[in-house]
Amino acid sequence: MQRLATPLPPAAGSQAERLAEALAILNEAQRSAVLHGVDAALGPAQQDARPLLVIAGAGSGKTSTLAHRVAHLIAGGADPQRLLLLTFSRRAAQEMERRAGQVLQRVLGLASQSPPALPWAGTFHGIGARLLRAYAAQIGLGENFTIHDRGDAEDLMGLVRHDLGLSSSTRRFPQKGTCLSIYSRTVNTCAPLDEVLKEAFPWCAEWEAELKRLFGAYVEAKQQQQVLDYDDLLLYWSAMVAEPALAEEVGGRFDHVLVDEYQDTNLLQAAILRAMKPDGRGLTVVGDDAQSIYSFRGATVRNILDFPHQFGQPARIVTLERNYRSTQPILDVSNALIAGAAERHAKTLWTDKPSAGRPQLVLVPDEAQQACWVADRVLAHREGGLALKSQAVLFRTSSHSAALELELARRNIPYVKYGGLKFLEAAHVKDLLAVLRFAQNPRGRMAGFRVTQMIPGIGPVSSARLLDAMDQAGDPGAAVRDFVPPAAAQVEWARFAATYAALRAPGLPWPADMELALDWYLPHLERLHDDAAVRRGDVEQLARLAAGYGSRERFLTELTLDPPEATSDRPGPPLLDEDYLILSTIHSAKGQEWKSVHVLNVVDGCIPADVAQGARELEEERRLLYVAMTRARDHLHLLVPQRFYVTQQAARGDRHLYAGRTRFIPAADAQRFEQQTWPPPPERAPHVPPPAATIDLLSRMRAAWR
DNA sequence: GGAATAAAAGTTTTT
DNA sequence: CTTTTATTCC
Repeated sequence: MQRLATPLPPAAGSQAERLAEALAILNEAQRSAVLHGVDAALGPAQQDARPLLVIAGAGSGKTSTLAHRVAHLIAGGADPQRLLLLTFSRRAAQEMERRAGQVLQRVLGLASQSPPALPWAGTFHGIGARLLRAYAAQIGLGENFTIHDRGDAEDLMGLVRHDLGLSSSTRRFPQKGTCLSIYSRTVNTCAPLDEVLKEAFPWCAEWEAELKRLFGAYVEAKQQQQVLDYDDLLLYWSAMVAEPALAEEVGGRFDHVLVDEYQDTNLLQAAILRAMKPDGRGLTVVGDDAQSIYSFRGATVRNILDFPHQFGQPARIVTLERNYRSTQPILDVSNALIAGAAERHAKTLWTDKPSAGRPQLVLVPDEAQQACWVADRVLAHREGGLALKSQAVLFRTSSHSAALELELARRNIPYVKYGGLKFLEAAHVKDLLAVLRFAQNPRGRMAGFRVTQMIPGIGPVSSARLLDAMDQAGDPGAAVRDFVPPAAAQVEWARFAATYAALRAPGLPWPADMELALDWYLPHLERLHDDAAVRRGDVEQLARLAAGYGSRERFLTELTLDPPEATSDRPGPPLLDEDYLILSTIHSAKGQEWKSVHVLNVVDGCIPADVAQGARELEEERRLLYVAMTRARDHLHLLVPQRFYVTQQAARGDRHLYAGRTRFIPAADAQRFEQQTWPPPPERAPHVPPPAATIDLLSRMRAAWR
């Protein structure tokens, strides 16, 4: 039941005023997006029931608009339980919850009361997992299914590939990672296999028949083990709502569905939305086609371009072009960059934010000098009043920050890095999680393999023997108890079996599971790794994290779908009140902003990456640079090292190459930047230490005893 | 036959 | 720095 424009109660005259007040800080376009279909000034019959598409340029107050809309819906009587909010990350979902809460508190005057939670805010994958678990019984899915991350999925694909004899072909068969990519792309683009092969993996096209067989066996293996991979969360969800009865039930749970970052959704996700809301009523999607950067995992700009005509009625389109983030010179270079793109919803960002000088295009000799320049500049900005946290260094590829990380460590500048190697991918973290997953789902062979082979004396063969026995047994726990290990493994096996039984015992209060798992695992960690001390810090960190989740199942699911993002070369994450610089891949920087942004390696070969050569890939690389540049509020620095090293290239060995400025900034556009070469060619004055040093020293002597 | 150990090779972006 | 492959050892 839609609850549109609930008439305001008599006492709410002041609430109406507060609503108007809240809306007054928005611009015209934002306001019409917020009020679409829920305008209190109109009667129920006059409400616009069309689906809503908000084209939101970078920095155009998208989050704010969405948060206001959510708040407005709830203030107008919508039930927060019946509001589905699909975001790109859990962090984004929490941010939305917080911002909507702020608006709500202002509007409803609930200063003391906490704002309503949004229980159905999360990523497509996270929400999918929850819905599938809720309807597991009805769709024949085991309720205790566990979720494979990319690594597990690859390993299972590798196993099946081997079992089918595809690894011993006389001719080279695609590697397991490639196989999974092909499979994943097929699922996410809703395209037939031969098309996917022709389009994206032409060198594997000859294996079509074998791949088909492999994928069939892969799907069977997953079902047998009651595991789902990332793609399954969308695939099963979409299959579920393809059933009319279930579509009505699942779609009917929600009065409003709002989707953020719509440009990075794929056809499967679009199909889910269509099935849940066939007439588009109550559906809002927000996005910017110019910022679509996830086509490598099946996202398509077509979704946002075609959205207007996907539903029973054409969509209302609202475009937000006014930018509240950046200075006009930064927008000028960004607009010039994206103007070169082939196809897009035309829009030009503008602002009246006073300009603070032009963005910089800095030529440096090599990556080491680049790191120096950036570190200098970061410290200079800090002296100028910019906290480290309000500055970011962005790069195309995780490894591009290596030289900078060295320099930052040398200068003792704290930083947190997003993207790249994940906490979750570290072997010891996977080990510990595998113990819990194996307890959660005894049929999950990948976890089982990993865990049992840690026991000295048990290798692949014994492990398989155990897992087969568990498969056959009605009660997998009994199979573990009765298993006869190789003689060499006797003692350690007994220790494991005891732990496993304890973990499987009903009524074990989470996070006691974590304690048990850790007790069992720590001796193995010490034995298996030389750098055990650092790793122990990581797993203990993980154990502390566990308490924050409601149950073992929630912990495993949410950690797999939305792992903590920062890396941990230090014992723990920096304290919250500590200041630190942000390092991030451009992909992980999506939706964020900083006062100052450095972009590393703005050269051909990095942006665009040398692996991206097709026309469509190149377009995406352009958008990637656009995303990077539009993260900046006041200061933007693009770094162009003239020479950089390409390491570990099997074919040609290490080498360095002389790269040019990225093709996306032709000479004409480069004029818009303040161009700088560093170090400056002319001789510099000899370095003289500042005379204030002695005073500084004296005060430090005194400070030492305070 | 099966497990442990040593040597070798491969790294875009991520739910 | 992890994963794969080859070799040695039980």
